[in-house]
Amino acid sequence: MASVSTQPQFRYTQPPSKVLHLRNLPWECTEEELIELGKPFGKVVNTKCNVGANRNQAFIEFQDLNQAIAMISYYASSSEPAQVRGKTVYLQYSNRQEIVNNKTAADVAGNVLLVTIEGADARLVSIDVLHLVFSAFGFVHKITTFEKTAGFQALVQFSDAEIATAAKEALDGRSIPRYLLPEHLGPCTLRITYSGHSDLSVKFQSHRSRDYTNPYLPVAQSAMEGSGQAMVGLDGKRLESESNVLLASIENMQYAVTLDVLHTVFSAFGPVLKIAMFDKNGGLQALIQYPDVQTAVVAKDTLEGHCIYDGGFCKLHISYSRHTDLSIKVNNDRSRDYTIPNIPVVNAQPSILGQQPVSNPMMGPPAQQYNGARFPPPISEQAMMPQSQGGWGTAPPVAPQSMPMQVHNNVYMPPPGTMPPPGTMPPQMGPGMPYPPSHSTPQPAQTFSTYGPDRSQ
DNA sequence: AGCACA
Repeated sequence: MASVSTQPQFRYTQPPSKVLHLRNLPWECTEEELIELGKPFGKVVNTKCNVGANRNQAFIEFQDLNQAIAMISYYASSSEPAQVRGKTVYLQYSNRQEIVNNKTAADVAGNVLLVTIEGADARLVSIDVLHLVFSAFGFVHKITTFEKTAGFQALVQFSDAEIATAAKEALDGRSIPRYLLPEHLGPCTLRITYSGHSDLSVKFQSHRSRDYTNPYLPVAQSAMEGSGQAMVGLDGKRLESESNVLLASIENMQYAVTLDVLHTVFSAFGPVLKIAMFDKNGGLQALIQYPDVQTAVVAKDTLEGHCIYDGGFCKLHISYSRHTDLSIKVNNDRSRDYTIPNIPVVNAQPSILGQQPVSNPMMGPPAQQYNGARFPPPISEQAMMPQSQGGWGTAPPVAPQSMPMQVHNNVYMPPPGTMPPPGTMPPQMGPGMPYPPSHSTPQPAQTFSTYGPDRSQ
């Protein structure tokens, strides 16, 4: 047989291998389906699914070469082609002798998820928000967060791999809904794989780690301060540095919040030097300048999450601004420099100089500063009266149900079609209010609509 | 319908 090498080899022959190459498989073909297909011919010792750009190829590895030959031979002469879900699959010997499975822990389903939070403000996502997000799929046992070269990451422990898988399938590649994040944060996208861990070790309740199964776990010192937002990094440093200027955003703004109202509320903690109000993301925000950081810290810690008006109206969310001195060009109904009484005042409000003694917040603000008659409800006492013993950081023991936002679990489980896409939610529809409590059975498919960008982003 | 990973 001369010149074999010069003749083109018959295209359909491959040297035999106990590994078979399958193509034209249906979408998301499973290992079980491959095993079913190969089982009549021998023992399938390994498979690899979803191979190739279209993820419609696969490999089957038999224990013995003879078994692979038997399968190829059978279908070579069979009138019925090999099929999976009624779709013809094409078989040939693989050009490799064994399947190389690069299965890492990330591919093996487990009860602990490794979550990478992507985005410029990823590290500002609080553990409470993560807890809320993942609680939609089942009881979250523990969460740890840490910083790696991959960025800000979290390990989220569920009771079993099924729940973890449901959460992974629903959330991987999705963005945390905007309305769960402080308004000044940019988009935060979740990338999720399985972790090799099965039980996380959480020594303290802190801003970096939580054990929701053990409310009696000691609270780390680093968690005592701050408001519950992620402000403490791996090294215990504050990530959002304190400032004498606060950024307040107002949720559920059913009633007008004016400059005077803000001035009254924030003056309870010390002299307010300047206020600038502006609209952002469809809501009202304000910058409030105090003379010093300490006053701002007290005001922030006291007012965060409180409502200006009783009944859950005009809920305050407060963070530190990067500003240290506001530039107020004109005194009007949106901005005021209380330190300069003689710059133009558009609506002729009396200026209040910032030199009054610091009020004790427990006493509420000086009454004469507030013309409350113009507003439908009186300003909530809760906004004025700091609950210094409140929150989970101080009182023993730390009960999970007292953790911030725990009550909002239900936002991830809306009835079908009832959840407006992020950004379209009217401001009065705060998380948690309009929806019934969590379903006991996770329905991750329905949560898709609550997440922002498509996976392709 | 045509050979994997990173």
